[in-house]
Amino acid sequence: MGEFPTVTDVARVAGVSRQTVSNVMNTPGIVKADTRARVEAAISALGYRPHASARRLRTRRSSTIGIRLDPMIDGISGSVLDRFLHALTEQADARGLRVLLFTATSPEDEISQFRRLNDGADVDGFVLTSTTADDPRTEWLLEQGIAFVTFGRPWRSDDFTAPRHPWVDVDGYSGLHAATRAQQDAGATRIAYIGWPSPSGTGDDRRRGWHDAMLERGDVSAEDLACLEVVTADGVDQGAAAMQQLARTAGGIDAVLCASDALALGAMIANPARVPVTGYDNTPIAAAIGLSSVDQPVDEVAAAALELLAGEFEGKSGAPSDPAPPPFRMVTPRLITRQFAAIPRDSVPVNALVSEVSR
Amino acid sequence: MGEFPTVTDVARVAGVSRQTVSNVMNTPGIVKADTRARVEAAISALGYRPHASARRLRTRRSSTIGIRLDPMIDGISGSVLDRFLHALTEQADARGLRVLLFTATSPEDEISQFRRLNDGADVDGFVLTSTTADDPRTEWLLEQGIAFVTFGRPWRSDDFTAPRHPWVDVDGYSGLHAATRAQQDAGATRIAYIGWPSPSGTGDDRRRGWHDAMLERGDVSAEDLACLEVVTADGVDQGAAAMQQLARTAGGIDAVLCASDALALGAMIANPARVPVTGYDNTPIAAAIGLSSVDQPVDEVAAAALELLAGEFEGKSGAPSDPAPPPFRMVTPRLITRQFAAIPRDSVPVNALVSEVSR
DNA sequence: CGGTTTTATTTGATCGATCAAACTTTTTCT
DNA sequence: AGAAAAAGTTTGATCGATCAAATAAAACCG
Repeated sequence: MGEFPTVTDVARVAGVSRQTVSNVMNTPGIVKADTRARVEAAISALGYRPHASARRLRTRRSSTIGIRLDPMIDGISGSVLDRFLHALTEQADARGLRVLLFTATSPEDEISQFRRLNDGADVDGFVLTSTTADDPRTEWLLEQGIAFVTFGRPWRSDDFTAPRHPWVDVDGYSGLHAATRAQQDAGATRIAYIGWPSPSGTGDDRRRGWHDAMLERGDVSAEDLACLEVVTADGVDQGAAAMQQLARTAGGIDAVLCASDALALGAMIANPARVPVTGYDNTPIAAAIGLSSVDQPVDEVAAAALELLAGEFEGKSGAPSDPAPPPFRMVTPRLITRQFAAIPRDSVPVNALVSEVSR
Repeated sequence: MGEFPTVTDVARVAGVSRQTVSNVMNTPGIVKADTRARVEAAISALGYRPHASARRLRTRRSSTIGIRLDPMIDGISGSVLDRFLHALTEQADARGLRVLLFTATSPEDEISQFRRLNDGADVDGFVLTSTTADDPRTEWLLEQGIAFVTFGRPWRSDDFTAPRHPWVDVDGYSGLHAATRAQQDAGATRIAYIGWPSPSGTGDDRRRGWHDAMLERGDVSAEDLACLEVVTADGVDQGAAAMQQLARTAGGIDAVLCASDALALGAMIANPARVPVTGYDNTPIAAAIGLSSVDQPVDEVAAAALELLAGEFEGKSGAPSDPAPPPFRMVTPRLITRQFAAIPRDSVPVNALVSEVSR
């Protein structure tokens, strides 16, 4: 009575066999209409729910994807991954997939988690974040033939056109290109960039966006351009220090673009001249302070990741000959322009302080 | 060859029976030492991993807990739940548990997700966040006898001493009491409070902490105390508006305490007098701006939640007579004191801007 | 040493669903 | 109408592990 009904119970009530009940749930098309109606009535009458583990045991499918929850980087930029996780969970839900979390302390540890979750049939595939060049994790997953997608392109040039695994990424190049154009269109010519030391896949990509946009316009010479760039580690303090360095060495500056919101926040703090500052990631802090920022559309990324992952599932279960190369998807970010709303010298009407200009 | 080994394979290699292999994994104590060694050798030789779904089917245990990922509230305060999720996943991992995410658009939707995950044997129990008084979710879970813990106490007085379900919460009262004391010890007497409209379980709790600390010290009369309080919805803009209201109506103020970091950030923006502001939740934004804040120790909360949930598993599987009331745990928050580091009028050495004074 | 208890190991059944193949009924076509 | 094809339904086997009960081996004891 208190126990859960099974297919057999439903079959008995509906006056059919187990398999017909199974067919109603999985391949309704091959069941005669009135039989199906009878079975469906029995299902809802009994409140029947299929036992997920039993199904997984038989089908060797879990309808679950695994994702590592990173150990909280700095809390500011880290929120992008949190937003991505939110989006991924929602999109997964819409596709009937579930998201299983795990943690790991190192790439090796993560690989052993991959093995555990895969061998235990806990997950069908993985979503990887924060990939690096020659990532040991992607190598291992490829060897094992385990389905996965990365949020982050493979950072080796030869992988770009014919990647060895599916990936989704945000086009940081065009994000910064657009941000630069926006400032130029507003009349700025001397636009500085605060970025990360090379080699950094994402960092170099963003820097090139700024760099090319500057060269294309030709407002400043190539030598001047070098003076407008500061390289530093990520962080609020570093951003402030970089801004001070720019003030000393670069002379007049019309605008500053940063590789992250953390840097941008720092730059804004050390910014008595109120030069417009643009960050990257559109974190809550940027919205709160009124900082322009390049927004990564995590919903699109999540949707694309799941789509590619679903394609992987097909491929793995299908014929061994798989001539089509893994697909990839480049997502274009959006520039969120806000009024520069630093904390004012004097009290000012609040509505004017924090306002989003375009979206 | 390419297939996964099963217990039967291990048994064959080790020259024992299936069940002995199972015993080595689940109840190693009852297997003779040398037999166990032989089995363990075979396990690692074959790289055997138990099939999680098969085990779950038989044992009716999933070693997985479900938690709803809320649809991203405002991005500032929401990060507390993200931090909690991080902590929960790590602690769960240490206990051999996994965390399964799901989303829901309403309490009813969430209940149907509960049913789906529970009936499908996907999870053993749930962790609930953002509970309210007479929460329909807790009622339903209690009815069904499904194991769960809430992060958030039951907000009804009669539930407090003998709660109907286990819970963990952070003692917002003492958090604000301590924050008030800290300002008083620094010489402040007129300390304002910006909070949320009543009834709000967490909000009222925090407010009382400030209120009592003020009355205990007796620096201001009860009438004056009312003038020092502003009630508003959560948000940066609202915080700024509240601060301006205080400036108009409350006269001189020595310090401001807020029910959230979002309010505190707003208060700081509309704060030309540089009155010390204290927030709640110790979000990244507070750390970045240099805002004092009450920190919720999410690690402790997560550990306690899992401990109580484990106790629930015991209870459910054991005898039907369960006279002990569900346990609960109140966690004390920490006050993080920072130098007030608003964006300065003029450029100032950066290191002096963002510094954490105590921890 | 024989009998009893304790300890160690094995066998058969089972969890709940789906697959593969057999079987029955209906439809199609000459 | 009768044979062949298609559609609908049922039966037996299976996924991989654990439980319950049966058996075998070892330890205890007067």
